[in-house]
Amino acid sequence: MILSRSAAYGVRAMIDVATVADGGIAITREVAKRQDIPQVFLTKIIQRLAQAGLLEAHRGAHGGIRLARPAGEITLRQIIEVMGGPLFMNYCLFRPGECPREKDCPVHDVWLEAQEKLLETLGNCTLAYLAERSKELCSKQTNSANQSK
Amino acid sequence: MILSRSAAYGVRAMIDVATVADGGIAITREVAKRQDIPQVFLTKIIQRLAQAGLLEAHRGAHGGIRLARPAGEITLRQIIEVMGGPLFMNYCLFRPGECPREKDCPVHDVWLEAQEKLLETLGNCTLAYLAERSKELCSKQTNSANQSK
DNA sequence: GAGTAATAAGACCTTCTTGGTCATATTATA
DNA sequence: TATAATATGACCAAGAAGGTCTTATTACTC
Repeated sequence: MILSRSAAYGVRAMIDVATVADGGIAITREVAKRQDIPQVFLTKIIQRLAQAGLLEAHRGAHGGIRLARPAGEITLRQIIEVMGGPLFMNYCLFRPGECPREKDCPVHDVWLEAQEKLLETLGNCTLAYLAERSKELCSKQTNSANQSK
Repeated sequence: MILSRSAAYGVRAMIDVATVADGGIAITREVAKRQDIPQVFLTKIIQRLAQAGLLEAHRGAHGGIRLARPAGEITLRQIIEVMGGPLFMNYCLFRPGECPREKDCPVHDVWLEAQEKLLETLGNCTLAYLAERSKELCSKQTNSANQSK
């Protein structure tokens, strides 16, 4: 699996906050419940996202978490990067210069191309888009549920 | 890192065989030496590639390994698949149906898109291309070495 | 047939990462 | 001061990754 669980959880949590709180504050416990993420584990993930400047955490009564930036300025790539990737195809791209055959390696450019496409796809996808899409999907589901009554 | 060492080693070994042996037989020990792969470990990798039908292994004196198919019919994707991937972005794509929110998940399609692009890039790259490129790079290097004399 | 050069196969081992829990501290509000 | 929330760090179990070692097996050559 390319994504770790932490990364997938992190993405889900961020989308949840963006969708439900809509700029306001969400409560970790409720995010965990909605997204089926072990609660204590989620707090770890939130800490990382907060330290990286993607979330703001507020302690105390009526505390919680909120996006630290507008949803349109947060991309999947950023979230996954914060959660420890991996966003490198191979060691030679992670630590350029360490591989002695870098210059005359016939696959090097293929790894690079694959990696860049991946980063592009993830970098073009913002939380705002995902939250919007989430709402669409949700309303669609509600509609079809109503229709089937 | 997306690629495991085994996968990267496997790719390097296959390119080596395709480039050096050119349809003939190569010797594991020499492949290991040229590619800086721990020899005993390489035999493991070769076993997997052989079981998967990408390599033929011949025992006994004058034995060795050769491509089991024309280099033009072997892709990076196949090699990496054999070596244990990973070629799935997320669990939901690895085991479709297991994620309860699959239908109304806003990121699902993004993971799918990223994965398909990756597979396409790797699936379009054949060993024949890589071997050709390897020879080009090698001759270029030799030329520049000669020029600098 | 003996010797030898090669791969096959499987047990094993060490280290690191992942996913996760637990206990305790800190902070802010009412 | 009680309480509702996050912060932090220690801890742990399981699995995978990377690699070694030993012992077959096979096939060629003399």
